Amino acid sequence: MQGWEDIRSEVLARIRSRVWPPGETIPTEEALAKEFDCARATVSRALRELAQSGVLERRRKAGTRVAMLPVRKATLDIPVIRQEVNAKGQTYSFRLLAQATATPPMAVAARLGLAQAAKMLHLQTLHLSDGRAHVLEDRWLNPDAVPPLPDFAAISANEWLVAQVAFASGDIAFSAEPASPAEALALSVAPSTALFITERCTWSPEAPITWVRLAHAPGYRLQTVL
Amino acid sequence: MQGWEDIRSEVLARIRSRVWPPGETIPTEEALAKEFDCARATVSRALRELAQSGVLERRRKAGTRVAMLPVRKATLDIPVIRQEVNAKGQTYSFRLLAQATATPPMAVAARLGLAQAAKMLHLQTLHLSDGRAHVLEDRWLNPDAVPPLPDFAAISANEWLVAQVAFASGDIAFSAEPASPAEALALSVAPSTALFITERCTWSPEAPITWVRLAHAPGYRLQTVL
DNA sequence: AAGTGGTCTAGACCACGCA
DNA sequence: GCGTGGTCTAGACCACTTC
Repeated sequence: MQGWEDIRSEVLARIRSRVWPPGETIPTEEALAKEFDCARATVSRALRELAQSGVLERRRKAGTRVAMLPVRKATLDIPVIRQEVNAKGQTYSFRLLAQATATPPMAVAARLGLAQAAKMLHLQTLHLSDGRAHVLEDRWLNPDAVPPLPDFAAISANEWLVAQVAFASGDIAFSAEPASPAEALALSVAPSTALFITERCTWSPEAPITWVRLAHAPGYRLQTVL
Repeated sequence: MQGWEDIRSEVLARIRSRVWPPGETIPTEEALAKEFDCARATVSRALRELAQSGVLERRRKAGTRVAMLPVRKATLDIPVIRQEVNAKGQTYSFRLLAQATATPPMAVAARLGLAQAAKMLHLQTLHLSDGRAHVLEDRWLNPDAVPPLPDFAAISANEWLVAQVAFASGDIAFSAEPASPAEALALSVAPSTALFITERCTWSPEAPITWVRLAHAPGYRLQTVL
């Protein structure tokens, strides 16, 4: 017969063909279950997925409507850098450029919600792909929030943290910025070159863990399917 | 008692606290249902959501494992530009800079899978936020794939298409590029300024619809919560 | 072959939010 | 109040994949 994916497709087809135009209230789960001759839970599953991807808006009592101005939701995969390089069939390596304990810049401390005077571990790591500069990582790490630190010349902070502090919450932002003189030097590009920047904050339930800024070498593209 | 969200939290807590470390196989749905004293479907829902967010890997017969190198999945909202500006409490406006029928550049035709000789509609639109340049939109539109065209000086192509070709599939990519002379002029920035670029292709089931490149004014950040 | 997740069912109760 | 979606249940069968 049909599964919830078929029902999702059928509903989507009716939306695309304007049988159910934007803003319109579609039939209730019960009515659709009757039409498709299946259990309500099956319809529910299909409609839930469509709502999650922004196609439908659902409210109790009000019913289910086709979204007026659909906010497209794109899902991005954010892999560990080593994986990302390997996925392209290239060889990954990295170099620890600097490691020091210091007080972070005001902006970093503020973002993490730490007292500015707090000492943090500052790491700079260059990630290479087939021996060429790929990403420059600038990281501030709260040493109180994580287990005893390893030798960051042997395992990249990027990868170690993922394993240690798995699945913590946080936020992430993407932007474009001109390469600072230091970044230009590390990445072997001209100063002020347009760089793709990933900036990320991570908290454990108890304390801020880390702030990291990744400056990607020119040509980097973050891509996904809608 | 407890719902699937509580079970999700509990499982996540066990993962974070390393009761179930990365790579470990966790108990079966049936076993967990017994432990939590609920139906298997409830456990299933909780584990499905965790798998969807990359925390768990599930395979029939093999069972459910904690992901070794969790690929973080971030969900981005991609609103219509007018909405995006309004959400910041600013006033949206736009200016149609150019409109012409022409043959697209080879790169665009190739990406859309069209013969290079095909004529397409070329639109350049400047989107403004509180009267200041915000995004420069460069769009190629397949006129055969959409209903009769409106006056793009009255409604922006960005918004018209969302309503007309709702929920089509496509892909999207983000990058950083230096402003071309034309872009610099339109956005009132110095040439070679680092710009955040969004590039997007859209297809309907039958035909390619549109290719669009958005060049965002400096300071733009694409942000989300993990 | 057998174990595990994936899905479906028929029914029930609950929570929310319009009227 | 009462209609709608949100969830849970107990059971069943199926699909995949490893053993």
